[in-house]
Order: sequence, then structure tokens, then C-alpha cells
Amino acid sequence: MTQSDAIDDAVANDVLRPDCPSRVVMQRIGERWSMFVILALDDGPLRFTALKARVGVVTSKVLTETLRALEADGLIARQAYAESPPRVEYRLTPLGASLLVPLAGMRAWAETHVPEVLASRERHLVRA
Amino acid sequence: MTQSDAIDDAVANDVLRPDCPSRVVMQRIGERWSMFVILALDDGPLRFTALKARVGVVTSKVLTETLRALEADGLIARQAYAESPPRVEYRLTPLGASLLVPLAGMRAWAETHVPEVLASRERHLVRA
DNA sequence: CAGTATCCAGTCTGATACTG
DNA sequence: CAGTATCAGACTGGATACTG
Repeated sequence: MTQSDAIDDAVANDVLRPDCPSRVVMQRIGERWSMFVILALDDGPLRFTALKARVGVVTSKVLTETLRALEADGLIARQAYAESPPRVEYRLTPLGASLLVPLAGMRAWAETHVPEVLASRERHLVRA
Repeated sequence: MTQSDAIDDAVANDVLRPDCPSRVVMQRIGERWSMFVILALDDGPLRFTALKARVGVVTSKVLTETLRALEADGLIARQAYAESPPRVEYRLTPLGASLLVPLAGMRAWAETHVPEVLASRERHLVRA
């Protein structure tokens, strides 16, 4: 194996490591509801039910799982108030808010190019 | 419902539509091997076996599925040469190459902030 | 070389029902 | 209000074997 082969392998394998930065991020925001929650909280803190109402199709269980995952990642913060009835607010952390920046870049690309992607998909459906 | 509520709903629901641009992109590149393939092809066209060899852990079936999906999206192109033994090359399309730009933004964010994410995850593991 | 064909275990997601 | 518990079906990624 030449030296440049070794370098190639190191670069190629990086994205495969489970803790590869890009994969960590992409896999998280690629999940079903993650991006929705992050974008929804961009307008400010929301309570569980308010978040759920903005979707209308997600179950409590799945929304909870999504929120727990994002909280574990430090992207959102959960604040429970000791009241009755209980009140819980979710907000973006500074870390979560900083993610909105590159996310905006992806959104921009998506909005200009996804029509091409969808058109391409349909052409392939016809052939399949 | 006030007018601003209606606008909120329209914005919130957009990311939920199956053809929402951001979701289309994020879900595709969030898949297990997609990002790897896109980044690997940034260095130039590769044959199936070369692509597979750079990973070493993916099966032919799964790599094939990934390539088919990316091809259907118009992000990569498959070129088969009528030779024996068969030769097939995969390359990024201009569309696929253009995706590398916003992807670089996400990578940059990931590389600077993922340590925080992983640290956060570990703190939550201790508590769980 | 570049795949295809089968089969399988684990995961993801959701429906439904219940609770401090 | 803000969840948890349980169950079930669909989907994913992978192991293994085979082929034009």
C-alpha cells in the first residue's frame, strides 16, 4: 500500500466511524421528526402540546423520543415548571441554534434543486 | 385563527410534507451509506468494486441499493461499458457535485460542534 | 466484475390505552 | 398537561449463496 493509498483509506473510512462528526449530525437530523422540532423551536420556546399540535400527525410517544434524543445531544433544553397542571417548555440551546446556520444552507440548496431531484425520481419510476 | 397563526401553520407543516425540499435531501443523505458514496466520488469516478473496497464492511446488496437510490435522485450517474469482464463507473452528476457545497457547511459545523454533542450524550448516558 | 436472490433479526414508527 | 406502557406492522441493513 502506497502512502497516498493509506491517506485515501483514512479519509474514506472517517465517514464510516460511528462518531464521525458528519454522520452524527446527518443521522440525527435525517430522523423523521428532528428537523421539524428544530425549525419549530426557532420561533421561540414551545410547550409539549403546542409542539404536538403544530404537527398533528405525530404521536406523543414518538415526539417524546425525538425530544429526548435532541435533548441528549444538547441541541434543545427541556424546562419543567413545578406547577399543576404540569408545564414543560422546550427551547433551542445555543448549540441547537447554531445548527440553524448550516441547516439554512442545506435548505437553500434543497429549495432550488429538489424539483430536479423529484423530476429525476419520477423518470426512474416510469422505467421501473 | 389569526393570520399569523395561519402563516405559522403553513411554515410548520411544510417540513412535514413528504416532498418538502429539506426533508427530501436530509432523509436521503441521512441514510446509512449515502454520504459516504457522495464524498467518495468527489475525488473522481469509481467502479463498483473500488467503491466497495473503500468501505470493506458494506455488502454488495446494500451498496447497490444506495447507488440506485442516488442515481434515481439524479445525484450520481452510472455508466456501464459493454466489455467483458463488465465495467461500470459511478460519478457525481453536476447536481450531485453541487450538493457538496452545502454539505461542506454541515461538515464544518459538525467538526467544530460534534465533540459537544458527544459529550452531552455521555452525560445523559450516565443519568439514564 | 458487478451485481441478483433469499432469508432473517433488529429497528423504527405508530395505534391504543393508561397515569401522576 | 405531559407524558408512559404495551403491542404490532413495516422497513432497514446485513449474511449468505448464486450468476451473466
